[in-house]
Amino acid sequence: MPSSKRPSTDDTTAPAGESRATIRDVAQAAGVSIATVSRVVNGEGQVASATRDRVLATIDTLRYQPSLAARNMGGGRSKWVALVYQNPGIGFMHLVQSGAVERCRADGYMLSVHACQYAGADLERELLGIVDQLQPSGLILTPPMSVSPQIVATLVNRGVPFVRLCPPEDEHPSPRVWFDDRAAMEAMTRHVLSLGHRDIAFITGMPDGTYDPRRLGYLDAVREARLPSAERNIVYGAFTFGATLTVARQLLQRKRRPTAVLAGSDDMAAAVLQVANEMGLQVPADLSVTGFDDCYVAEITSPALTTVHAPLQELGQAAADLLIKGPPDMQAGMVLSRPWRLVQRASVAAPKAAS
Amino acid sequence: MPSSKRPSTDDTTAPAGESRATIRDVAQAAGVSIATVSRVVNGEGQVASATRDRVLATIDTLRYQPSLAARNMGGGRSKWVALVYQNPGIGFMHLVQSGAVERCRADGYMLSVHACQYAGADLERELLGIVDQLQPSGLILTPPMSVSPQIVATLVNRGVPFVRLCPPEDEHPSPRVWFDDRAAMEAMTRHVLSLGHRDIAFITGMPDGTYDPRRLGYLDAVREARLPSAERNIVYGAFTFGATLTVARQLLQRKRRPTAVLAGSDDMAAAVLQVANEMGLQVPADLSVTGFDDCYVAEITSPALTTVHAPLQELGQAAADLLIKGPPDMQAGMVLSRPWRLVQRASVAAPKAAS
DNA sequence: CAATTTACCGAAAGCGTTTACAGTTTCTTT
DNA sequence: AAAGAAACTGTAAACGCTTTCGGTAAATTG
Repeated sequence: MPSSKRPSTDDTTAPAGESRATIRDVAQAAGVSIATVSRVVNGEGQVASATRDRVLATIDTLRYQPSLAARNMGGGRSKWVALVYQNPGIGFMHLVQSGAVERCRADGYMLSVHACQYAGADLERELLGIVDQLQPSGLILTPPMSVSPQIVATLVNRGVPFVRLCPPEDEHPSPRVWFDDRAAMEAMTRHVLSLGHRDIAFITGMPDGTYDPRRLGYLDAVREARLPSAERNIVYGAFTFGATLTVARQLLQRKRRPTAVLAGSDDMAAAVLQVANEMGLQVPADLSVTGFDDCYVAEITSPALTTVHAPLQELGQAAADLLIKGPPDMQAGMVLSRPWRLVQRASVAAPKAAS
Repeated sequence: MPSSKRPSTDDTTAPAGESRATIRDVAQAAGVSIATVSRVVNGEGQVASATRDRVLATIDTLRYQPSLAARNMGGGRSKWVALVYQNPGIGFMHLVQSGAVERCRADGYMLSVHACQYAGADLERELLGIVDQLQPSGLILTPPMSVSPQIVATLVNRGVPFVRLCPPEDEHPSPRVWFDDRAAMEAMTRHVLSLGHRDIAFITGMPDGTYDPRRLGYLDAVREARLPSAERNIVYGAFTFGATLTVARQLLQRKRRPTAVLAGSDDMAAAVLQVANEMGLQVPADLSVTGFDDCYVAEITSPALTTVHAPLQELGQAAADLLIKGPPDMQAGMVLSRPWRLVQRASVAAPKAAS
């Protein structure tokens, strides 16, 4: 056998399962050209069914798997979806991530996750670095990255497809997936009201003044019920367990302690539970507590949290789906919403002495 | 302007920040060859400092980022580390993952995470699929994937570098990172003993009979203390919150209820706490509970868990480090251990009536 | 100052795919 | 039965990098 230009195909005596089979190996073994193999693999172009079967069989015996790297070179975007995040709750992120990987798997895409560290202009630079290196099919932006108009602008400018997860309802027409957390929070508040609570506090992670749909939902319900001092019962912290510990302590030590606390996330609710426990308060007998998101945390607290089930996994899936399918007009304001629902566990009950 | 073979470099009038700069763009702009640019980027080979500076400056102005895909084609393994897992605790996984990404970032590597689904032979096939497609620098195997001898054998056979996280101390000489959980569990048990507890139960996720260092550590301490019925106080469940709920209920309803429960993981401990809460038991007054791992779960329970701080983040880092640095003899039994420590929170106290 | 080493740099050959293009059959159509 | 269309398949050129090899200029040596 004359040594051709392709030494890799010469090893017809390759020790079983030694090195990767390439498209050339398959082509040679099946007696076709690499173009045909490529067509079979990608299911594009016309291939006679006999040929197709033969190639398929060869692929199977050789255990051929096309190289992602090589595949991604041909100009276009690669079969990657990048999930970028900064400091979201772990439970939150986990759900989004698992939804996204699931969707990616289905189409042979890969999901690469990026914990971004910088802020401001450096963040944008970091994102562009990811984009340029990876050339992904698109980016999934989770809060708080999904809210930044600068980032959106930069990405649009660069022509990078992206999907924002639960962004504020703003002006910019870019694809986003979300759920109606304002309505959810309103429903939760109503639920607690219906049990007889009148002293209901709301702890949010958003700073005062910023757009905060959950706070709005809370206010919607509370105002309709004509409760006084609705505003005074709002406590501002951050979306973390630690920060909430502090504000929860202050809240529960007020002379007139609320009978129910609605938290902006499950992590925050867990902090409220811990403080209540510290203070010897029984939940839900002495205090009702609700969470938001229904992540892992909501199940493992004592007692388990009544919370809003946010369709995070579905949103992760939907976001990846948009990126993979590459809808007609990606840059336009494609919006996708998924339903939430209330899930009742053990952290809520009627107040001891209904006023 | 004559159309050369490289249309991409022709657009000297490129609308600002439009398309990616390639190595050729940099080479042209800096007046050097692409080989030199490559050398500068990779810090290898000899480059005159003047040239280096010029190239670096050009890279900066052009915002050049080498394409990962192209980079990974040159024969060798790609700058990816793959983290594979099956169904570990979320908190556990999160720590490992964040340690690994951190280490990867430092060297410009990327981390791709893979939630494997299959079992048995299909799992191996799935892993090989990942390997062949991605050609990663290596795999990080977390439990329970890190325990399978088959998987190890397959990977070794294929010559794929991998690091196992917390595998059992078995025969096979492959690189692994771990911490001494047996000693940690022993220390925790001693701690609880020292508080006066004599009725100490241990809940493990491992089935009876399998190698379980934590159980061994528990037994070490308990036997030394000459407590009777040590074996009878071991409860076998699974490493999940849900499964533990069931066994914890049984355990806490025994006529002679233990005064302390040592759980094999934080999630399991959270389940014990929830059951205790259901039953109206005060922790730690009526019952002491300990966790293991010190993931975020341990902080957010009520009360927060006294637990073993497992150096998971460091292990993730170390695993990635081994893969990136590619130590001399990767396949040999390189072993790396990191210290654990006890962290005391509020879930443990002396028993009410010390016997 | 000639000879030899060393430092630096460029040309070019891959790496494993996709894809535009062209070539060869086979099938229709008249 | 010839011409044109359609179906199928192969050739070769990218894609953006790394790396080997060889060549030139500068530094070292005797």
